[in-house]
Amino acid sequence: MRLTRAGEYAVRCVLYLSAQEEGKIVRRRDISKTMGVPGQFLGKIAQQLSRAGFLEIIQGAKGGIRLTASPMELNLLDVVEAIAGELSLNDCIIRPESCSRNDLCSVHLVWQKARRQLRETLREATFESMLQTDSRMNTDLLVQ
Amino acid sequence: MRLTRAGEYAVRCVLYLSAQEEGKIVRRRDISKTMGVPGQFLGKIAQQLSRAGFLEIIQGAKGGIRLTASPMELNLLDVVEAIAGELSLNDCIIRPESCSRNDLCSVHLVWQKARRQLRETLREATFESMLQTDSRMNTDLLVQ
DNA sequence: GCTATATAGGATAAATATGATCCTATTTAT
DNA sequence: ATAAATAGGATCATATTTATCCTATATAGC
Repeated sequence: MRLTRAGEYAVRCVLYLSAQEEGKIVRRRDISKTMGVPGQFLGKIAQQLSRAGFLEIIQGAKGGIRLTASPMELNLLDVVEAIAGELSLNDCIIRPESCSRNDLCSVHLVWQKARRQLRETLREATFESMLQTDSRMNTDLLVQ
Repeated sequence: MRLTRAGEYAVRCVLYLSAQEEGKIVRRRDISKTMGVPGQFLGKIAQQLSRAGFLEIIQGAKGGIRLTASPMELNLLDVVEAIAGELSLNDCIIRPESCSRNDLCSVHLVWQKARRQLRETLREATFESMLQTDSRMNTDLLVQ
């Protein structure tokens, strides 16, 4: 029951972009190297984030990736769900047809509560707030 | 980021056992049929729950499975973690060596909070409480 | 227009995890 | 002894995840 590597990579990518000056275009390669994400794989992930509307991909020479969302508003939940789909923890909540015990069983009420809490906690974590609470990363890794 | 089917099966198994009179031995086959869990697979799952100390498996004729833990104390977290291992959501929390950014990055503090909430919510859900809040299941499915 | 620099995106591979079943052995009540 | 159960190793099947390859396409600069 873990975040996939793709999800983790997406978070690293957005974290990097959030640390840049607003609107700056950075090469995929730079993100890849600094954040330890395989280049081509990052390409696929960036496409998903782009479709979700959080960033823009510019082709051609001098091309790269630019964050379009505001780090003040963009949060962990947005980014994770852009990659992994709506979080659910338990099959039956999202896809009731997959478990006939859905309405019968109070177990699922617990999972539903857990899911609500998880999504809320991730939603509260904006990228700006995460950068602020960690100036070390900001300095050492992201703005070099 | 979902509970595996094995985890779901384990919960169904314990739910069934919790609805029986205390100490009653039930055949694996009965649990399997009623709760819709493949028989042999349930065998493997029961072994794990047995190793965790929550139930006892009796071999031989008239053998089967018997809950040894109290439904009042046994909770969702116990059962899920007996199957899936300690829940973590994010690799880096449990295995710091898998991500060098561990201490540097406040992202992981968020995941840590989410993990704590999740485990707490599951821990609060005892099997007794889940049975009580759903008499329908109790009547229709478990005690037949 | 040509060239170098980037990403796009389909196809496919490789690795891992998950779900399930097969088969023989072992245990126990009668 | 026999029938009824589970134990447990081996194996298979499938799905998911994590990449990478390769050709196409877009763009800046000369």
